[in-house]
Amino acid sequence: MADEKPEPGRRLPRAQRREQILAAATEAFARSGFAATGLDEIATEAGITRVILYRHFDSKTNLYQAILDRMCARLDAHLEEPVGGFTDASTDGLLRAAVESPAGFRLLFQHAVREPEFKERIEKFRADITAAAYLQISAVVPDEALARWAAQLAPVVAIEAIIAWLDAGQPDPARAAARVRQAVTGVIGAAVSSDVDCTLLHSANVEGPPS
Amino acid sequence: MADEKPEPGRRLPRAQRREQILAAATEAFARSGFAATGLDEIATEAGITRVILYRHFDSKTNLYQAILDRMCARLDAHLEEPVGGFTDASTDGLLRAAVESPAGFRLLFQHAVREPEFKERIEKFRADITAAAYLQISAVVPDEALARWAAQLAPVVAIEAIIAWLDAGQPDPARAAARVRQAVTGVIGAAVSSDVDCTLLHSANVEGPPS
DNA sequence: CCGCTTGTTGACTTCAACGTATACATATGC
DNA sequence: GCATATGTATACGTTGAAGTCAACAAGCGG
Repeated sequence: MADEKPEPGRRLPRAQRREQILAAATEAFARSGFAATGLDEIATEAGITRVILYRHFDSKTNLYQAILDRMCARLDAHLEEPVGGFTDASTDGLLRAAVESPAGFRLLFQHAVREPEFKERIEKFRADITAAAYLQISAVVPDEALARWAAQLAPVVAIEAIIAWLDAGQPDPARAAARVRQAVTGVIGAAVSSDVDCTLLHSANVEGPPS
Repeated sequence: MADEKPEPGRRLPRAQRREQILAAATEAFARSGFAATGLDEIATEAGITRVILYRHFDSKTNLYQAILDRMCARLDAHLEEPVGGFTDASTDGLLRAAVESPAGFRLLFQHAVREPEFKERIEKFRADITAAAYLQISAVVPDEALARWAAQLAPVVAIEAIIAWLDAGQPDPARAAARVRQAVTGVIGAAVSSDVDCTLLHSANVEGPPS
């Protein structure tokens, strides 16, 4: 059980050290969230002292924000196109972001969303995707409350599907996106009616806005 | 914006006060989790002083455990039968528990599961349901990693579906259980293959172990 | 070799939250 | 009415984590 030691020899150039701290902190925060994670824990995980943390970040909050910003930027990069719909590209983008930084992905969607101080920053994504989902779903589901239910649920399922896929060891990466999308489709199907056949759903599937 | 005041007049019999504290604390903890929720916050929300909290619970941890135990007991009550499978009864039980105490439900499955100190107590449920799900799913999904993925995901989707349903105002309660089940079914379908038709899935649906 | 930067160590301050203690007020039951 | 249990108010003690400071060590570029 040797601690992770990214550097048996010590000195690193500033930028690189900063990246390393961000990575370590992301892992640490992803385990227990902001409040329950100590700076010493982070420092140890990064193989340095708490004092050094403060030569790179003004405060714990500051560090956390940096991590969140970074992850949001990653998402933005992968969803660069107008997030106009819950399209195939969205799923792909989410997946790529998750593969790039699994811990960051978990941190954002399992912890940060539930931390009142920080959730606002992420709310934007959720709101956009949910709104897009609502547009698509309300076309198929007449009942408004039901449509809102499905619209709330769809993005969550996409995200949880991705996280579970990460946990399972990223099996069959080529078809992962398709499976995630199908899981979402299945969920939407549940809102349409409990009696209707799943096959109806395929017509509700998404290709983005037509022309 | 008057604060919630469950008791403008004050004195309550001990047992009743205790219940009220538990309820208030559940709400408070459900918002931000254990570490980020202060006792003063809870006391205020319960309409009393922090001192009174200590006449009912030895410590913050103690209080939290009581809440968790209580919610676990509720779940046990509703899933009393052997949780032998991811059956219709399981979904119903979850739903009823969630309706009884939405905040408790959220607390358990959105916060407590990610708090290393406490997750063990809940892990039992998750493990049981996941194992049951795995049994059913592995019968339909040959690839082991894929089956594990779906088995992890299925309970999460059930829970998130229920939470989203609560958030949407519990629309169409009569069919809620059926919809949740169908959402789960849809997810499982995603693991079977991305090309196969959903209808196959119905054979994978569950009635409990065959005689 | 000199100076800057990166790093360590250890002691220190601050502060918020947990937890305790004491004195006082007032309902309720006997 | 009096004892008991519930409740308030306020102050205090304790602890752990955030954040700071100063002295020292050692790599690396000029």
